[in-house]
Amino acid sequence: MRKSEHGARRLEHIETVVREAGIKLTHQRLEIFRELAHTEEHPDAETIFRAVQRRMPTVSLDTVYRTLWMLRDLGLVTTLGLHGDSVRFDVNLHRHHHYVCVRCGAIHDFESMDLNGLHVPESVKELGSVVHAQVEVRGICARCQSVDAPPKKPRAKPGATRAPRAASPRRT
Amino acid sequence: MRKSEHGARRLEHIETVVREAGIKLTHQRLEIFRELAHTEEHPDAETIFRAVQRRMPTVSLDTVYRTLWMLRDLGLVTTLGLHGDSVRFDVNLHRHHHYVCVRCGAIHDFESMDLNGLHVPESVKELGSVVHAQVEVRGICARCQSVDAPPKKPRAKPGATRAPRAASPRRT
DNA sequence: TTCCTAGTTGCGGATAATTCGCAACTAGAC
DNA sequence: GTCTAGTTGCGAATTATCCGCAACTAGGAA
Repeated sequence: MRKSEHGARRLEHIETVVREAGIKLTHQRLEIFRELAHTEEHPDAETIFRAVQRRMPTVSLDTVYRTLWMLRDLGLVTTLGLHGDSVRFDVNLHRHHHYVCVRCGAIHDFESMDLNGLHVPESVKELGSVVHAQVEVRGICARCQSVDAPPKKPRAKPGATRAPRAASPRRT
Repeated sequence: MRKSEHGARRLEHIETVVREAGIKLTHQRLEIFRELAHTEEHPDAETIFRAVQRRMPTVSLDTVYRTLWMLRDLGLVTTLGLHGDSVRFDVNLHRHHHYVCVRCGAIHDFESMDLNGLHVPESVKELGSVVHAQVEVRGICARCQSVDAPPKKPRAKPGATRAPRAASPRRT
């Protein structure tokens, strides 16, 4: 019962934060929250959509997307991997690590003896074989900190719940 | 001159491996290799395509993709992030790390005091602010090791240069 | 409770990245 | 030079995600 308790707490937290951001708690959002709060997976929008659809046959996939981006903007969920429009390739065969700018998507390699020596815990071996381990550091790159314009592909990804007149929690 | 030397060596390496795999060295492939060998970035297919197109106006984007997947299958390039069709969401707000199965794309969280304490080198600060650092471990998950079938989306991504009768380096 | 409106929703049609089927080529073995 | 398995470019799918819009609803005001 630990799991569902945990889920309940998580759900409560999501609702609180969303409410405090001045965003309306609609049925569909509530259902999506519930689904999210109870998963231990890393679902994609489609998966959540299908799950929610079982209880609420009329939701639209679009709403699921919108809700997820909103939650991401509030810091309640993260997106895995790079915020990806297209696949990026890496030709660097040397052991290295990545710095990813969460705003513009730029990726820089860096090396570090310390990090190369990092010790993957035994427990991971139960999950599967370990081929490769690397560190991913996220932040806002120097360039984005100076200029205030994402240099690449402004495809509604970073920021923006896509709400021209919507939500706007006026995040200070 | 260090850089281009490095590129030259890299190019040579790619050509050698590809040749030894019994794959034909066509003009377009050679150009793509050259482009890749000399980049210090993490380009996407489109970017490489445009670069190659300058020297060889007739290449097709499709060929670029095919070549890249081929190189990935040979281990000469890696794809960044999860091999991503769709965005995956993570509701886990606790500090954690990821185990990613390179075959089926499954992602598992794991925790580790050791890894939480990892020390991001000073040099990274020059790249930008550090918001978050986590470890990504790649391997083949237990499930994929037992059953021999990718449980999810067989969309030509993992493995397969998309070559029904092609290439087949007969990797032993 | 009822009313009112900013914020939302579902829809159907865009976009963009990536893949496919196929007929016309070409590298490289002989 | 010949021959063929392996490749290429093309144009048409696919798929994830987004956008505009008109019909709705949460939640504060009356």
